[in-house]
Amino acid sequence: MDYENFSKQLKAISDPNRLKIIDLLSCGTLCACDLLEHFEFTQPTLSHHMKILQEAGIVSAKRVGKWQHYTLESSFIAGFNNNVSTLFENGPECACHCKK
Amino acid sequence: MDYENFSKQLKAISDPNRLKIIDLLSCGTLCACDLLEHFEFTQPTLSHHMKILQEAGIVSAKRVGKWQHYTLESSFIAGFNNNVSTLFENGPECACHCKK
DNA sequence: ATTAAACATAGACGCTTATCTATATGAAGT
DNA sequence: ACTTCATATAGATAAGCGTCTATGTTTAAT
Repeated sequence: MDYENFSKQLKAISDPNRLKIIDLLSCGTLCACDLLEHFEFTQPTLSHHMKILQEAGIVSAKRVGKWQHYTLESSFIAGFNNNVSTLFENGPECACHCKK
Repeated sequence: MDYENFSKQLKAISDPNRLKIIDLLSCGTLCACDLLEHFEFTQPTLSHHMKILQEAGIVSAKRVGKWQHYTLESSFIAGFNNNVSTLFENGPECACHCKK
């Protein structure tokens, strides 16, 4: 498995505020201003977090008028779950190259 | 869900070298010197990584003579998978508090 | 055309992290 | 006792991260 790539996905997720953003988006698409209401930090900070989530392929954005609509990428979730499985399980791709 | 706690677990995992360590341990218990053979960094660096994994409850250690035997904590894996599920799924604990 | 609202970018600051070298500890063999 | 092997700790350094304030950009309404 590609540790570098999986590491980037994990780092994008492993911030408490971004975890909450993902949790919020798991219910459906939201715009930035709706997201911001759930947090104590400033708008530029949200913008920064959303950029990180987008660059990691976790969230997609779409402008609708003045608003940015953010959506969880289902393809990311599938790939992520796949990586978690192969990481913890003693599969044929295991780094130790042992016979299972 | 406890974002702070899940964030700590994720941060402990989200380093490419620690991912590889976990992958290696998914095949079974290994000592530090066996682990070290798979990496380019120095022994103190491995020691540092193992400490982080232990403090996060991901790995347990047991001295056997001169060697430290490291084992993946199955309880961690169960809890981690649980957190991943509740994060991505629109469950009753979702941060948006919407009716499902 | 102006203004206001929603969002992005730039730059700065303090904190954390991954790595290294040097050294300490601890167990086992001679 | 001394040495050797396996591992841990201490301290330093450079890079990355999360947050802020200040400012820019874009869209829509008046």
